[in-house]
Amino acid sequence: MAVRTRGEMIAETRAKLLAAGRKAFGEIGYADASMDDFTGKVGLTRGALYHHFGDKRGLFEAVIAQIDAEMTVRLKARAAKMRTPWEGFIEEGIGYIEMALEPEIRRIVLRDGPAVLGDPASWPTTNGCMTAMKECLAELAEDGVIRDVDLEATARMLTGASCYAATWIANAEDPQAISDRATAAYRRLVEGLLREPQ
Amino acid sequence: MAVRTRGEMIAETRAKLLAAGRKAFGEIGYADASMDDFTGKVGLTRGALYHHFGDKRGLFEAVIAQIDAEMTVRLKARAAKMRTPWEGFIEEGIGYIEMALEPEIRRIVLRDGPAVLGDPASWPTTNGCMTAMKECLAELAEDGVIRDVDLEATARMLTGASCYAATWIANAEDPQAISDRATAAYRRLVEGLLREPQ
DNA sequence: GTAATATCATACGCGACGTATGTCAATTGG
DNA sequence: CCAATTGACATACGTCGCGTATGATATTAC
Repeated sequence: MAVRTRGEMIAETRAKLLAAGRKAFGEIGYADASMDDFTGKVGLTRGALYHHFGDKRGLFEAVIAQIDAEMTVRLKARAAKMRTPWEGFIEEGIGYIEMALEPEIRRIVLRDGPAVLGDPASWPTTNGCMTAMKECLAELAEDGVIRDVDLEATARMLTGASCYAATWIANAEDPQAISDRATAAYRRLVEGLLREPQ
Repeated sequence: MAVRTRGEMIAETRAKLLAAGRKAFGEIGYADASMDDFTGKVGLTRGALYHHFGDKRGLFEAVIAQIDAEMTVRLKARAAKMRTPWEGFIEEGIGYIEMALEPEIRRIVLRDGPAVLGDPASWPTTNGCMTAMKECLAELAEDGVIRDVDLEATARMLTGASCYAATWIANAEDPQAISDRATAAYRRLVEGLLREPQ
């Protein structure tokens, strides 16, 4: 069996705590997640958690950073597959809406996140998804595809629109049908930004 | 001194609890508000709270309903002052953004509300503000002012956009400047819905 | 006038959090 | 090679907040 160095053991402990917290936060929510409970499930105690993350909120921040990074990667990958920057932009917004359908993302990032950490735009991770959208808009503005708009303001509002659309979908009886409506409406909404109305 | 009937006393107790809860929720947030604390400040105990509202969450719902009703009245009043339905619609959206600048509304309705009660659209109050926006859109659609869009989906997304814009403003160093940018960008965004681009 | 009910207050138990302290292994320095 | 120190956790304890069960008081009903 491999000799495990000290550094590896520590990294493993951190990873275990992160995974356990993420699971608990995603399944029963931040407020109801007991630290004694989910640390115990991976053979640890609150002592390890306080040592590595300071407190419950610190662990939550780390979980959010992890999820946010994953989301950014996925969005970029989706957008890169499209032919034009404009289509890539649309795809990113729709991708955001669809990802928000996943219970873990909805619960942790969209629901509890703002309540526990405050404004998403000022999270330690700087919310990769929102900055990605802003960069996308900047490129479109440079190429003259969209009208002259306030990039940051527009990116923030579109992110908000996506979130609310996602919440709507997630609470619907027929999520797929609502998802179709939401993405279509989103497309219509952002098409209003185009310089040349198609 | 007026003889206070029993019914009046009860109503007064309810109102006291509602006001105390609203104040505490608005100032320190739902999670950190101690029921023993804020009920004591109006000369009552948790016993009264459990009797009238069931539990902490029940009181929170009542507080949200109260604030939401106030917001709806204010928005309607603002919109009614404008000349055209379209201007009224714009005014409602901007009004929503501006109201979200008030700490109490941001904290209770926008931040803790979704975390505690879930999807705003399915709150007991049915979120007066969102339905107001939907009605506004319906009228504009009938008059042919805006393009053919999904009313509900659009209303939800615009509400989300307003919320995120408001959060942005509220966390800025110069809220007034950001407010100007946000409202301008909002105007640009919804102008994309117009049938005739101006 | 008495029974019943509504309106609250009080007492209690439970769970969760945060801190303070302890323990053990690993590293460092001579 | 051995002591001293540091880091990585576990354990114990105090505190606080919630929910429930119980009790007291006043009003209403009959």
